Amino acid sequence: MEDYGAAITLIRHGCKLAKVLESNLENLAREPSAISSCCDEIIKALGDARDRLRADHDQIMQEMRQPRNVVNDASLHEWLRSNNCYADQAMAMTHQDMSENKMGSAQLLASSIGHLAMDVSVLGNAPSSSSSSSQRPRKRKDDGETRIVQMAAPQIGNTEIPPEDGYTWRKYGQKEIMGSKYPRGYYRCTHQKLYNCAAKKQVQRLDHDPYTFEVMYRGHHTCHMSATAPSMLPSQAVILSQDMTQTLAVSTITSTTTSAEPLMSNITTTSSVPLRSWLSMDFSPPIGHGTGTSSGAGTSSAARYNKDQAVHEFPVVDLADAMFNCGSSSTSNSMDFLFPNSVEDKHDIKGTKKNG
DNA sequence: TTAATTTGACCGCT
DNA sequence: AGCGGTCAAATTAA
Repeated sequence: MEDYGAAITLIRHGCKLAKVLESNLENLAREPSAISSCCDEIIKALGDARDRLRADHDQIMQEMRQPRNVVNDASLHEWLRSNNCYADQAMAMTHQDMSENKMGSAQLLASSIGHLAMDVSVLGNAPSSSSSSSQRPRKRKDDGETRIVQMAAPQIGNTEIPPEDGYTWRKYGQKEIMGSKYPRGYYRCTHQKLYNCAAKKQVQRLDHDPYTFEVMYRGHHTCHMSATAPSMLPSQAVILSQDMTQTLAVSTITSTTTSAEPLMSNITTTSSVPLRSWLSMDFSPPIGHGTGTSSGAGTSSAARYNKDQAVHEFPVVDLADAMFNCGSSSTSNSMDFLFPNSVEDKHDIKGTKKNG
């Protein structure tokens, strides 16, 4: 842990630089080289911080692998619940998941509040036994955990398409569903082949509310491990239920989080300003509770630092990682995090162009 | 030319 | 048997 202090110093330095850059962005509009070199400085500082933290992180992970660290910490869950720390992610990770992955409390916490780590634990979805048919073996069942969210249809542009959720999806099917007015669309991660990413989603409009999409996420994104993988979180989401296939395992958590839960009870249109929170917070506690899970979710990413005393190591790792791993082939990169306006601009462009 | 979407058919599961 | 998830050829878009 001796590197931790140095890492913090480096991160503070990086944030300071970012702040300066942020405040001078308009002045430097015609000097991309200046911006570029400033970015290099920021990246270097945070990269060094990341390296130091990873060294500590590895050491901690060794300790985490002790059985006693398997999550069974009611206070942690209570904290997660009360701080809206991406409950969908945190809570979707079941006790079973965590024990199987030897995930400790602190790591769970890190994963839940890491706005980039949508699926921190890469759960090995054991492939189901393939059909004996010599034709196309089709996987069914054992899709791993599922999460259902409701997302508001885009308010501008094409409202017929499902809302942007920060990931890039490729549609592979559509089907009329019995008893439903609207067809169900089947999507898989664009990076499925490139990164063997197993994430999928099904999108369907609600019969009684065509302006709301019900989105079922299946599997985990593994593509975020790549430097070109997307990083944003689902936005405008209302958690209906999580881990439907492992309800029992997660029931202790969801009982406090999923039913009419105020923390996620509003469909919000909050813009994504994650780093703005960092930059303006100076590692001091943020104000109030966020209620939205927008792309990048500023309020929630702020909340992640609300308990810095308890979880200080891993959020910082996430932060540093965020700066380097959040590059996206389609939606955002680290500079987008630095300059949220550009993120919004991009989203507007993409949202009106295509979605999914 | 490449990538994404559409759509009919196939096939697992209940 | 039939619903729902997936495949893959055909089509469309960039």
